[in-house]
Amino acid sequence: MRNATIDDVARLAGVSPKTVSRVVNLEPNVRQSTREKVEGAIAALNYRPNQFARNLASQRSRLIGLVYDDPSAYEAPSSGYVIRLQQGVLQACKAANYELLIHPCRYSSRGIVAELKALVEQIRPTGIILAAPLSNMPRIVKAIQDSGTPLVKLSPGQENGKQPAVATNDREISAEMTRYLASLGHRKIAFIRGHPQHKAVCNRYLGYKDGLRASGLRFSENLVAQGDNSVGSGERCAIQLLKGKHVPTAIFAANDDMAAGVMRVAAKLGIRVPGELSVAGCDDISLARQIHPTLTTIRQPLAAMAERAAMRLIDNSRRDSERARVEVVPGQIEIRESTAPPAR
Amino acid sequence: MRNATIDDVARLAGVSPKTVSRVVNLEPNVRQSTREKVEGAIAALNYRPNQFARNLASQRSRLIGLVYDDPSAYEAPSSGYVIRLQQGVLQACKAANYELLIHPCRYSSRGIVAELKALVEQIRPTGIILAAPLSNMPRIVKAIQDSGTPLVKLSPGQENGKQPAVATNDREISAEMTRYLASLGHRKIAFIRGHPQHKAVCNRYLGYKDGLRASGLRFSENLVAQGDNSVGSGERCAIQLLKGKHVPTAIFAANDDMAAGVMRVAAKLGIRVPGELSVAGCDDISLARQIHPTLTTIRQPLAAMAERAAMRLIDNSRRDSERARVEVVPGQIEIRESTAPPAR
DNA sequence: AATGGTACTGACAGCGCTGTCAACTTTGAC
DNA sequence: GTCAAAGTTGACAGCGCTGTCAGTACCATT
Repeated sequence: MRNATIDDVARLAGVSPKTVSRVVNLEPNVRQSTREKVEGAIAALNYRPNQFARNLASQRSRLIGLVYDDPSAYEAPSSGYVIRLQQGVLQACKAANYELLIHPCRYSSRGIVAELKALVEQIRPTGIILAAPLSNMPRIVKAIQDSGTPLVKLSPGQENGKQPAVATNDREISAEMTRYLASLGHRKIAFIRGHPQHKAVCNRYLGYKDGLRASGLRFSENLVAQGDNSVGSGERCAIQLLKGKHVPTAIFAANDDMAAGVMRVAAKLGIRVPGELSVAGCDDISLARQIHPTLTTIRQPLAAMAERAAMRLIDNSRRDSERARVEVVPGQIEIRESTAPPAR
Repeated sequence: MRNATIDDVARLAGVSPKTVSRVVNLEPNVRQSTREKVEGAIAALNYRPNQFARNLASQRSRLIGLVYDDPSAYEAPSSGYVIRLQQGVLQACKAANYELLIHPCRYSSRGIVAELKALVEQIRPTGIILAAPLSNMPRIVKAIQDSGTPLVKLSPGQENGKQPAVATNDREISAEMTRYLASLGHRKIAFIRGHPQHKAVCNRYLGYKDGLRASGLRFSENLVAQGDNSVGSGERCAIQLLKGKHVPTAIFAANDDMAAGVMRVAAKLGIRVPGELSVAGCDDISLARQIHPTLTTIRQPLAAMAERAAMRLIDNSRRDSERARVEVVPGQIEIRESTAPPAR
C-alpha cells in the first residue's frame, strides 16, 4: 500500500489539503479544534509529508549545509576540529528534525566558486554554515549569498557586519593566556603565529600583544615565529625560537597542532616541559589531553558555536528574526601540565 | 531572471523535454547529433536541472546517506575513524556529483528504528552506507531494507549474503600480526578483545587464535582480556594482564585505542616499550603515529572501503549490476616502533 | 444591528522534472 | 525491395506539496 498523502489526510479530517499543510508546518491561525482533528487524521494514517514535494513546492530543503575547507592537507585529522563542528550542527539538526549535508572543499581549488554555487542551487538547503577560513573569503561568501541562501559564518575572525556570524573571543582570551603566562613569572614569552589566511587565528596574535602590554612586557619580533597551523610548522618554529639567541621560557602557539610540534621538538632537544619551557596552545583538540605532558590550552567552544549557527538558520526560516549579526561564544582557558613558573 | 528550465532547453534545441532529460541523465539511445544539439542549448542557457523536481518525479535523491553509530561515547574522536569514512565516501560522491548526508546515531537509543525509517523515507537517498557496528544489527539493516533503499554494509564482520557489503580481511590479517609477533620470538602473546557487538573486531580475536596455532603456540584464556574498544578499557585490560601471574611479553589489542591504553599503563608502570613489552594495535588511527613509541598496527583501508561502498550505490542506480555481494579490501600490517624481540 | 477588523479556511495553479507507452525512423538480413 | 528488430523521439500524466489570494466566520466596537 502506498504512503498516505496530504489529500488522504485532508479527506479523513474533512478539511482542505492546505489546512493540513498549515498544521504540519506549525503555521499560526488554525483553530485549535481543527488542528486536533487534523492531528488525529495524521496519526491514524501514519502520514509523513513527502520531503521532495515540499522541497519542490517551497523551493527549499530541510537540510543544513556545512561547508568547510578540507583540512586534511594542513591539519592532523586527529584534531577533532571537523568532528566537533559536525557534532554541534547535528545537535541542532536533531532537535529540529533537519538533516546535515557536509561539503568539505579546498578554498584554493580552481572551480570552488562554481562548485559552491552549484551546491546551493541544486540542494537549496535551509541554510549554509561556512566555517573558517572560508568564512573570511569574500568571493566565497559572495557566491553563496548571491544565490539567496541564508548563511551563517563561523569564526570569520573579521566581521563586516553584512552577514550573520558566530565567533569566539579569540583576541581577549589569547590576551588572558598571555597574562596567565606572565603571572607565572615568564618574561620571555614567544608566540607562533598561524596561517595568515585564517583570520580568527590571526586575532590570537593581536591578543598576545594585548596581553604583553597589559602585563607590562615589551613586545619583540625576535620572539615571534610564523607557522601555518600544521604540526610540522610548529616544529620548525620551535627550532627557530629555541636555537635563536633570544630563547623564550614560554611558547604560546596560535593552535594546538603547532604547540604539539613544539613539544615534540622540546622532547628531541631534551628540554623539559614545563620545567625549562612552558608551552601553551589554543583550540583544545583532543590530542591536547593525550600528549604528555598534557597541554595547557584555550578551549574553543566549537561545537557550541556550530550549534548556535545551525539554530539561527533553522529559526530564521521559521520567523524572520535576525537578531544580533555577530554572536560571540566565549572560549575558556584550560590549564594543564605543560605550563609552570620558569626555572630558577 | 529565473533559471532556465528543461522546457526552455527543449524549445531552444527543438526537441521534447523528455529528450533533454535523456541527455542530462546520460541515458542511452539518443542520436549523437541530437545529443550535441541539446548539449549546446544547455550550455547556452546555463541550464542546471532542478534537483527537487528530479527527486519528486523519480522518487530518489542524489544523496548518499552515511549512517554510523556515533562513537563519541566509547571512542576517542581523535581516532579519525569517522573522518576517514567520510573522506572515502566524499571521494566517490565528488566524482559522480552526489552529495553526502551524514547521520550519526546511537544503536542503543530507543527510537533508532523509527529514526532510520523516517530518514530513508523522507530523504530517499540513492543509497545508504551502514557502518559497523550498525551493519551487523539485523533490526537496523531490516529497517532500511524494508523501505527499498539500496544499502551497502561496511565491515559487517559477519555476512549473511543477503545484502551487498564491503569488508576487510580482519581475521587473516590479525593472524598475520600474531605470526609476526611470534616470529620476533614472543611466546606469551596476550590479546585484548574488543566490543562484543562489533563483529569485525571480534573476527580479530579469531585471527589471533589462528595465528597462535599457525605459530605452534598454545592458546590460554589467561592471556586474553575483554575490552570495549575504548582507551580506558585498554588501560584496565593492560593492568589485568601485566599484574596477573601470566605476564605477556607482547600485547595485541583489537583496536588502536585500546593499544594506546596499554602504552599509557606501561608508561605509568615504568615498563619499557618495546624493550620489555611489545604492543600492537589495529586500525592505524592517526594517533598511532603520534604517540611515542609509534604503534605497530594494522592499516585498515577504511577510506577505500567507504569509497567502494559509495561507488557501488552510485553504480547500482545507473545500471542494475549487482556483482559480488561481499567485496573485500585487504588491510596491511604497519610495523613501527612499538614491537621488537622480547628481552633477554 | 451595523461596521470594521481579524482569524480562519479552501480553490487553484503550479513547482520542474521523469516514467510510461506509443509512434516513428533507421538498420540489417534476406 | 521487404520486413522484423532495434534505435530514437515525443505526448501525456502526474509526483505531493505549498504560495497566493479570495472568501467566509467570528469578534469587538459603535
